[in-house]
Amino acid sequence: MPRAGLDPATVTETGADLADEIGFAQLSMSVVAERLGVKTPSLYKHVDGLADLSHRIAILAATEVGEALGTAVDGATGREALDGAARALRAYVVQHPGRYAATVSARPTGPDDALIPARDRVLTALSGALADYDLDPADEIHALRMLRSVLHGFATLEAADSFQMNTDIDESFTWVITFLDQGLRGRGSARPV
Amino acid sequence: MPRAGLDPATVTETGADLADEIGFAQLSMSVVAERLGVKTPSLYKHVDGLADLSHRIAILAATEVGEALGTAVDGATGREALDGAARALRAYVVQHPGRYAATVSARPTGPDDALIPARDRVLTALSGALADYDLDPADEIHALRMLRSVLHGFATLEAADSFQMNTDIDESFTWVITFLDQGLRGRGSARPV
DNA sequence: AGGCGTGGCTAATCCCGTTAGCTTTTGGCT
DNA sequence: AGCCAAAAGCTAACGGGATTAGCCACGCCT
Repeated sequence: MPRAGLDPATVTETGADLADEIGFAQLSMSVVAERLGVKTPSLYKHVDGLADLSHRIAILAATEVGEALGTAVDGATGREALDGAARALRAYVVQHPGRYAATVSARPTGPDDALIPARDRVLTALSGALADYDLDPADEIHALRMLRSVLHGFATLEAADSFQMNTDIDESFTWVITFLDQGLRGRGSARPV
Repeated sequence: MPRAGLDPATVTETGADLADEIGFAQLSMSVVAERLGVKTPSLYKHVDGLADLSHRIAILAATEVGEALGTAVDGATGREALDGAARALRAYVVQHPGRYAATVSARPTGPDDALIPARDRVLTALSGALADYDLDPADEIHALRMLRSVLHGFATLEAADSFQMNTDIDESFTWVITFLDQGLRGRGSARPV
């Protein structure tokens, strides 16, 4: 029997794909093994069990989200940056609900956990989307938390199909971005003396 | 051996309590049975399995949330209503994270599912918190979705301990409410002619 | 007193995660 | 080319949870 040629990255990506397809909660060692054409115990040569696999998927997803947000924010300014970041995150969650769900339940296992920098990059990118609003430094953390909350909440509710009549969800999303944009303007710390 | 005197409601409440204590994801038939001093199979006389139990917990939680929001909004006006609803929901999630998590993953099983009216009541109450802003009817649905998203996102992130330095989370929450309140004002459809 | 439905129990099955230990492939080294 | 150790896959086995089947006792109700 020829070897399957697996490694941790392959297993993680397969798990991530499966999570997107069947839902993160349905992810199991068995389905991953089956998808890879391998018996379940073989996975343990590459990954430390289901918890470890989930954690790796979370790191992968957080990294991808960070890249997507970074790209979206990069070069954009003002409302374009906010809009780009918001749409990038929402698009990611819609396309990769399982991966995103993994990031939600993941918790760092220690100070050297690769999850930490991956998440930090996400926060940094989101922060960048707010940079041009020139907020009072005291407001920055609050605005960032608000932005995270809305985007996370909206994406989560949408992914769970919790909005009724999903016809104009796009419209609602744009409306929300506009609302945030308008509210954030006029809060700049730069005031004419 | 004397009977335990169980019924569906008792089992559901015990499950809900356990979900709050150990986390919804850790809820199992076994722990519920153990807590009730009963063997696992006995629970099946009252509840149709773990999926059914989870669903019942979701209905219970949605009902409680609806009541909490209804009480908070009742009689309040303007910012007080918004503030009351927001704090009521957040308090519920903090005190009952397991119950709330049940509502997140629950899906109606059919058109007669008791989950549907329970959720509707939540939406109605949230809607009521926005009533005094006298929004343009076209904006109402968007504003409601935004409010749901922020509150759900904020509470979820807080429950998952995802905010760094949890010192001033209260402050952030108040800031967010203020932001929403200010943004919602001036959007009223009632304009002087 | 007796009968019967209800609610609990035991036994058994299935599936999943996980561990142990065997075997074979593979690729580097001589 | 040939050897050999590590890596990677496998089978077997265990533990635990969900679920079902079928048994039996309690206690209401007449």
